[in-house]
Amino acid sequence: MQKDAYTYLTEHGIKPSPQRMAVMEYLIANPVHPTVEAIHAALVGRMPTLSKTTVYNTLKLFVESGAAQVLTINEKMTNFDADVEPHAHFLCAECGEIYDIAENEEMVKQATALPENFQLDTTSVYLRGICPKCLQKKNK
Amino acid sequence: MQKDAYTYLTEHGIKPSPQRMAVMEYLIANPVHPTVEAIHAALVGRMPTLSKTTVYNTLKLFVESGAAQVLTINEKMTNFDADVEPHAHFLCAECGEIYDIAENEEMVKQATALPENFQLDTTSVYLRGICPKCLQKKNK
DNA sequence: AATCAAAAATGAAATGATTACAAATTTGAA
DNA sequence: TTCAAATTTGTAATCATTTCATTTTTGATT
Repeated sequence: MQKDAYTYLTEHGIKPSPQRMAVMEYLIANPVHPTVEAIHAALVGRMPTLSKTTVYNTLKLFVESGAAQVLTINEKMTNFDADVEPHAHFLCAECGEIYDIAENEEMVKQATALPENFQLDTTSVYLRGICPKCLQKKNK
Repeated sequence: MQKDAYTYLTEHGIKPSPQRMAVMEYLIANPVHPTVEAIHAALVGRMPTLSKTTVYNTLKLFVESGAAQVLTINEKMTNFDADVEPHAHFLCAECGEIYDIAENEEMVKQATALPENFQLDTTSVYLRGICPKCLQKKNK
Protein backbone atom coordinates (compact mmCIF):
# COMPACT_ATOMS: atom_id res chain seq x y z
CA MET A 1 0.00 0.00 0.00
CA GLN A 2 1.37 3.37 -1.04
CA LYS A 3 1.87 6.03 1.60
CA ASP A 4 0.39 9.44 0.90
CA ALA A 5 2.59 12.42 0.12
CA TYR A 6 1.79 14.27 3.34
CA THR A 7 2.85 11.40 5.57
CA TYR A 8 5.86 10.71 3.43
CA LEU A 9 7.09 14.29 3.65
CA THR A 10 6.52 14.80 7.36
CA GLU A 11 8.13 11.47 8.19
CA HIS A 12 11.25 12.75 6.49
CA GLY A 13 11.12 16.04 8.38
CA ILE A 14 9.98 18.07 5.39
CA LYS A 15 7.43 20.81 5.90
CA PRO A 16 4.63 20.06 3.45
CA SER A 17 4.20 23.30 1.53
CA PRO A 18 1.76 23.24 -1.40
CA GLN A 19 4.63 23.07 -3.89
CA ARG A 20 6.37 20.25 -2.05
CA MET A 21 3.13 18.33 -1.74
CA ALA A 22 2.50 18.73 -5.47
CA VAL A 23 5.97 17.51 -6.42
CA MET A 24 5.86 14.55 -4.05
CA GLU A 25 2.35 13.58 -5.14
CA TYR A 26 3.54 13.65 -8.70
CA LEU A 27 6.58 11.52 -7.95
CA ILE A 28 4.47 8.93 -6.16
CA ALA A 29 1.72 8.87 -8.77
CA ASN A 30 4.16 8.75 -11.68
CA PRO A 31 6.94 6.33 -10.81
CA VAL A 32 8.59 6.73 -14.21
CA HIS A 33 11.64 8.61 -12.88
CA PRO A 34 10.64 12.02 -14.21
CA THR A 35 13.04 14.89 -14.86
CA VAL A 36 12.76 18.39 -13.42
CA GLU A 37 11.46 19.52 -16.78
CA ALA A 38 8.75 16.83 -16.84
CA ILE A 39 7.64 17.51 -13.29
CA HIS A 40 7.43 21.23 -13.87
CA ALA A 41 5.58 20.82 -17.15
CA ALA A 42 3.07 18.46 -15.54
CA LEU A 43 2.33 20.69 -12.57
CA VAL A 44 2.46 24.22 -13.94
CA GLY A 45 -1.01 23.82 -15.44
CA ARG A 46 -2.74 23.45 -12.10
CA MET A 47 -0.15 25.57 -10.26
CA PRO A 48 0.64 28.41 -12.66
CA THR A 49 3.17 30.26 -10.51
CA LEU A 50 5.33 27.19 -9.91
CA SER A 51 8.86 28.02 -10.96
CA LYS A 52 11.43 25.60 -12.24
CA THR A 53 13.80 26.81 -9.54
CA THR A 54 11.31 25.67 -6.92
CA VAL A 55 11.18 22.24 -8.49
CA TYR A 56 14.98 22.10 -8.37
CA ASN A 57 15.05 23.30 -4.75
CA THR A 58 12.32 20.90 -3.75
CA LEU A 59 13.95 17.84 -5.28
CA LYS A 60 17.29 18.77 -3.78
CA LEU A 61 15.61 18.95 -0.38
CA PHE A 62 13.91 15.59 -0.93
CA VAL A 63 17.21 13.95 -1.80
CA GLU A 64 19.05 15.48 1.15
CA SER A 65 16.26 14.33 3.44
CA GLY A 66 16.24 10.82 2.04
CA ALA A 67 12.73 11.19 0.64
CA ALA A 68 13.84 10.64 -2.94
CA GLN A 69 16.86 9.48 -4.87
CA VAL A 70 18.70 10.94 -7.84
CA LEU A 71 19.36 8.80 -10.87
CA THR A 72 22.41 9.75 -12.95
CA ILE A 73 21.85 6.88 -15.36
CA ASN A 74 21.15 9.34 -18.18
CA GLU A 75 24.09 11.55 -19.10
CA LYS A 76 21.82 14.23 -20.46
CA MET A 77 19.49 14.76 -17.60
CA THR A 78 18.90 13.95 -13.97
CA ASN A 79 15.97 11.74 -13.03
CA PHE A 80 14.18 11.37 -9.72
CA ASP A 81 12.62 8.49 -7.86
CA ALA A 82 10.56 8.57 -4.67
CA ASP A 83 11.31 4.88 -4.19
CA VAL A 84 14.51 4.85 -2.15
CA GLU A 85 14.61 1.09 -1.62
CA PRO A 86 17.58 -0.61 -3.32
CA HIS A 87 16.65 -1.70 -6.82
CA ALA A 88 18.32 -1.62 -10.20
CA HIS A 89 17.44 0.70 -13.07
CA PHE A 90 17.50 -0.03 -16.77
CA LEU A 91 17.80 2.74 -19.37
CA CYS A 92 16.68 1.87 -22.89
CA ALA A 93 18.99 3.38 -25.47
CA GLU A 94 16.15 3.46 -28.02
CA CYS A 95 13.17 4.98 -26.24
CA GLY A 96 14.93 6.48 -23.22
CA GLU A 97 12.54 4.89 -20.76
CA ILE A 98 13.96 3.95 -17.37
CA TYR A 99 12.65 0.66 -15.99
CA ASP A 100 12.71 -0.55 -12.41
CA ILE A 101 14.42 -3.91 -12.10
CA ALA A 102 13.40 -5.10 -8.67
CA GLU A 103 13.36 -8.83 -9.26
CA ASN A 104 16.74 -9.43 -7.69
CA GLU A 105 16.81 -7.00 -4.82
CA GLU A 106 18.89 -9.27 -2.63
CA MET A 107 21.73 -9.45 -5.14
CA VAL A 108 21.67 -5.70 -5.56
CA LYS A 109 22.02 -5.33 -1.83
CA GLN A 110 24.97 -7.70 -1.73
CA ALA A 111 26.73 -6.16 -4.70
CA THR A 112 26.37 -2.69 -3.25
CA ALA A 113 27.59 -3.61 0.22
CA LEU A 114 31.21 -3.92 -0.77
CA PRO A 115 33.34 -1.29 0.95
CA GLU A 116 34.52 -1.81 4.53
CA ASN A 117 36.45 1.25 5.64
CA PHE A 118 34.15 3.32 3.49
CA GLN A 119 31.05 5.03 4.82
CA LEU A 120 28.35 4.01 2.36
CA ASP A 121 25.51 6.47 1.86
CA THR A 122 23.76 5.62 -1.41
CA THR A 123 24.03 2.93 -4.03
CA SER A 124 22.96 2.65 -7.65
CA VAL A 125 22.89 -0.23 -10.06
CA TYR A 126 22.48 0.99 -13.62
CA LEU A 127 21.87 -1.22 -16.62
CA ARG A 128 21.70 0.00 -20.20
CA GLY A 129 20.64 -1.60 -23.41
CA ILE A 130 17.44 -2.06 -25.35
CA CYS A 131 14.08 -2.80 -23.77
CA PRO A 132 11.75 -5.60 -24.91
CA LYS A 133 9.35 -3.15 -26.54
CA CYS A 134 12.06 -1.58 -28.70
CA LEU A 135 13.63 -4.95 -29.49
CA GLN A 136 10.31 -6.15 -30.87
CA LYS A 137 9.91 -2.97 -32.91
CA LYS A 138 13.33 -3.54 -34.48
CA ASN A 139 12.40 -7.09 -35.54
CA LYS A 140 9.19 -5.74 -37.08
CA MET B 1 50.16 -7.07 -17.31
CA GLN B 2 48.86 -3.89 -18.90
CA LYS B 3 48.33 -3.81 -22.67
CA ASP B 4 49.81 -0.86 -24.54
CA ALA B 5 47.61 1.82 -26.05
CA TYR B 6 48.40 0.93 -29.65
CA THR B 7 47.33 -2.69 -29.27
CA TYR B 8 44.32 -1.69 -27.22
CA LEU B 9 43.10 0.76 -29.87
CA THR B 10 43.66 -1.47 -32.90
CA GLU B 11 42.06 -4.44 -31.17
CA HIS B 12 38.93 -2.32 -30.84
CA GLY B 13 39.06 -1.26 -34.48
CA ILE B 14 40.20 2.26 -33.76
CA LYS B 15 42.77 3.88 -36.02
CA PRO B 16 45.56 5.04 -33.73
CA SER B 17 46.01 8.70 -34.59
CA PRO B 18 48.45 10.68 -32.43
CA GLN B 19 45.59 12.30 -30.51
CA ARG B 20 43.86 8.98 -29.91
CA MET B 21 47.09 7.38 -28.80
CA ALA B 22 47.75 10.24 -26.40
CA VAL B 23 44.28 10.04 -24.85
CA MET B 24 44.39 6.26 -24.51
CA GLU B 25 47.89 6.31 -23.06
CA TYR B 26 46.72 8.85 -20.54
CA LEU B 27 43.66 6.80 -19.60
CA ILE B 28 45.76 3.68 -19.09
CA ALA B 29 48.53 5.44 -17.18
CA ASN B 30 46.08 7.38 -15.00
CA PRO B 31 43.28 5.05 -13.93
CA VAL B 32 41.67 7.71 -11.77
CA HIS B 33 38.62 8.13 -14.02
CA PRO B 34 39.61 11.53 -15.42
CA THR B 35 37.21 14.04 -16.93
CA VAL B 36 37.50 15.57 -20.41
CA GLU B 37 38.82 18.69 -18.75
CA ALA B 38 41.52 16.80 -16.87
CA ILE B 39 42.61 14.81 -19.89
CA HIS B 40 42.83 17.89 -22.06
CA ALA B 41 44.72 19.87 -19.41
CA ALA B 42 47.19 17.05 -18.93
CA LEU B 43 47.93 16.58 -22.62
CA VAL B 44 47.82 20.07 -24.07
CA GLY B 45 51.31 20.81 -22.73
CA ARG B 46 53.03 18.22 -24.87
CA MET B 47 50.44 18.48 -27.67
CA PRO B 48 49.66 22.19 -27.90
CA THR B 49 47.11 22.05 -30.71
CA LEU B 50 44.95 19.43 -29.03
CA SER B 51 41.42 20.78 -28.86
CA LYS B 52 38.83 19.92 -26.27
CA THR B 53 36.47 18.94 -29.06
CA THR B 54 38.94 16.27 -30.13
CA VAL B 55 39.06 14.90 -26.62
CA TYR B 56 35.26 14.74 -26.62
CA ASN B 57 35.19 13.10 -30.05
CA THR B 58 37.91 10.65 -29.11
CA LEU B 59 36.30 9.51 -25.90
CA LYS B 60 32.94 9.17 -27.61
CA LEU B 61 34.60 6.93 -30.18
CA PHE B 62 36.31 4.89 -27.47
CA VAL B 63 33.01 4.31 -25.70
CA GLU B 64 31.15 3.38 -28.87
CA SER B 65 33.93 0.96 -29.74
CA GLY B 66 33.97 -0.61 -26.29
CA ALA B 67 37.49 0.63 -25.55
CA ALA B 68 36.38 2.73 -22.60
CA GLN B 69 33.38 3.23 -20.38
CA VAL B 70 31.54 6.34 -19.25
CA LEU B 71 30.89 6.90 -15.58
CA THR B 72 27.87 9.02 -14.73
CA ILE B 73 28.42 8.62 -11.01
CA ASN B 74 29.12 12.36 -10.67
CA GLU B 75 26.17 14.59 -11.54
CA LYS B 76 28.45 17.48 -12.43
CA MET B 77 30.77 15.85 -14.88
CA THR B 78 31.36 12.74 -16.91
CA ASN B 79 34.30 10.50 -16.06
CA PHE B 80 36.07 7.95 -18.22
CA ASP B 81 37.63 4.57 -17.55
CA ALA B 82 39.68 2.42 -19.92
CA ASP B 83 38.94 -0.58 -17.71
CA VAL B 84 35.74 -2.01 -19.15
CA GLU B 85 35.63 -5.09 -16.92
CA PRO B 86 32.69 -5.13 -14.52
CA HIS B 87 33.63 -3.49 -11.24
CA ALA B 88 31.96 -1.10 -8.86
CA HIS B 89 32.82 2.58 -8.40
CA PHE B 90 32.76 4.60 -5.22
CA LEU B 91 32.46 8.40 -5.27
CA CYS B 92 33.60 10.21 -2.12
CA ALA B 93 31.29 13.09 -1.29
CA GLU B 94 34.14 14.90 0.48
CA CYS B 95 37.11 14.77 -1.87
CA GLY B 96 35.35 13.78 -5.09
CA GLU B 97 37.73 10.92 -5.76
CA ILE B 98 36.31 7.88 -7.55
CA TYR B 99 37.62 4.55 -6.28
CA ASP B 100 37.54 1.20 -8.02
CA ILE B 101 35.84 -1.43 -5.92
CA ALA B 102 36.84 -4.67 -7.58
CA GLU B 103 36.90 -6.95 -4.58
CA ASN B 104 33.53 -8.48 -5.28
CA GLU B 105 33.45 -8.71 -9.02
CA GLU B 106 31.35 -11.87 -9.03
CA MET B 107 28.53 -10.25 -7.09
CA VAL B 108 28.59 -7.25 -9.38
CA LYS B 109 28.23 -9.57 -12.33
CA GLN B 110 25.29 -11.33 -10.75
CA ALA B 111 23.54 -8.15 -9.70
CA THR B 112 23.91 -6.66 -13.15
CA ALA B 113 22.71 -9.74 -15.01
CA LEU B 114 19.08 -9.27 -14.09
CA PRO B 115 16.95 -8.58 -17.16
CA GLU B 116 15.77 -11.41 -19.36
CA ASN B 117 13.86 -9.98 -22.28
CA PHE B 118 16.15 -7.00 -22.17
CA GLN B 119 19.24 -6.68 -24.31
CA LEU B 120 21.94 -5.70 -21.83
CA ASP B 121 24.77 -3.55 -23.18
CA THR B 122 26.52 -1.92 -20.25
CA THR B 123 26.26 -2.05 -16.48
CA SER B 124 27.33 0.25 -13.67
CA VAL B 125 27.39 -0.17 -9.93
CA TYR B 126 27.80 3.16 -8.20
CA LEU B 127 28.41 3.65 -4.50
CA ARG B 128 28.58 7.00 -2.76
CA GLY B 129 29.64 8.06 0.67
CA ILE B 130 32.86 9.08 2.37
CA CYS B 131 36.22 7.45 1.74
CA PRO B 132 38.55 6.22 4.51
CA LYS B 133 40.95 9.12 3.96
CA CYS B 134 38.24 11.74 4.44
CA LEU B 135 36.67 9.87 7.36
CA GLN B 136 40.00 9.96 9.16
CA LYS B 137 40.40 13.66 8.43
CA LYS B 138 36.98 14.32 9.97
CA ASN B 139 37.91 12.51 13.20
CA LYS B 140 41.13 14.58 13.33
C1' DA C 1 -6.72 40.85 13.15
C1' DA C 2 -2.38 43.34 12.87
C1' DT C 3 2.70 42.85 13.08
C1' DC C 4 6.84 40.95 11.81
C1' DA C 5 10.70 37.89 11.21
C1' DA C 6 11.79 33.47 9.24
C1' DA C 7 10.94 30.31 5.64
C1' DA C 8 9.72 29.45 1.06
C1' DA C 9 9.00 30.59 -3.67
C1' DT C 10 9.97 33.23 -7.74
C1' DG C 11 12.24 34.92 -12.05
C1' DA C 12 16.00 36.72 -14.37
C1' DA C 13 20.66 36.27 -15.20
C1' DA C 14 24.95 33.62 -14.98
C1' DT C 15 27.45 29.30 -15.28
C1' DG C 16 29.58 25.61 -17.46
C1' DA C 17 29.68 21.07 -19.61
C1' DT C 18 28.67 19.40 -23.99
C1' DT C 19 27.48 19.64 -28.96
C1' DA C 20 27.11 21.48 -33.68
C1' DC C 21 29.32 22.92 -37.43
C1' DA C 22 32.22 24.77 -40.91
C1' DA C 23 36.93 25.29 -42.01
C1' DA C 24 41.66 23.57 -41.86
C1' DT C 25 44.81 19.81 -41.63
C1' DT C 26 46.39 15.17 -42.12
C1' DT C 27 46.39 10.60 -44.08
C1' DG C 28 47.13 7.14 -47.36
C1' DA C 29 45.92 5.00 -51.60
C1' DA C 30 46.46 5.55 -56.61
C1' DT D 1 52.42 14.18 -56.60
C1' DT D 2 47.37 14.20 -56.37
C1' DC D 3 43.15 14.08 -54.18
C1' DA D 4 39.29 12.44 -51.61
C1' DA D 5 38.26 10.72 -47.14
C1' DA D 6 39.20 10.90 -42.41
C1' DT D 7 40.54 13.56 -38.67
C1' DT D 8 41.26 17.65 -36.07
C1' DT D 9 40.36 22.29 -34.78
C1' DG D 10 38.10 26.55 -32.86
C1' DT D 11 34.14 29.16 -32.49
C1' DA D 12 29.59 29.57 -31.53
C1' DA D 13 25.34 27.61 -29.90
C1' DT D 14 22.73 24.73 -26.65
C1' DC D 15 20.69 23.70 -22.53
C1' DA D 16 20.46 21.74 -17.80
C1' DT D 17 21.47 23.62 -13.55
C1' DT D 18 22.76 27.26 -10.16
C1' DT D 19 23.00 31.88 -8.20
C1' DC D 20 20.94 35.47 -6.18
C1' DA D 21 18.15 39.33 -5.14
C1' DT D 22 13.34 40.16 -4.62
C1' DT D 23 8.67 38.90 -3.47
C1' DT D 24 5.40 36.12 -1.19
C1' DT D 25 3.81 33.13 2.37
C1' DT D 26 3.73 31.28 6.95
C1' DG D 27 2.83 31.22 11.68
C1' DA D 28 3.96 32.83 16.17
C1' DT D 29 3.13 36.89 19.10
C1' DT D 30 0.98 40.91 20.47
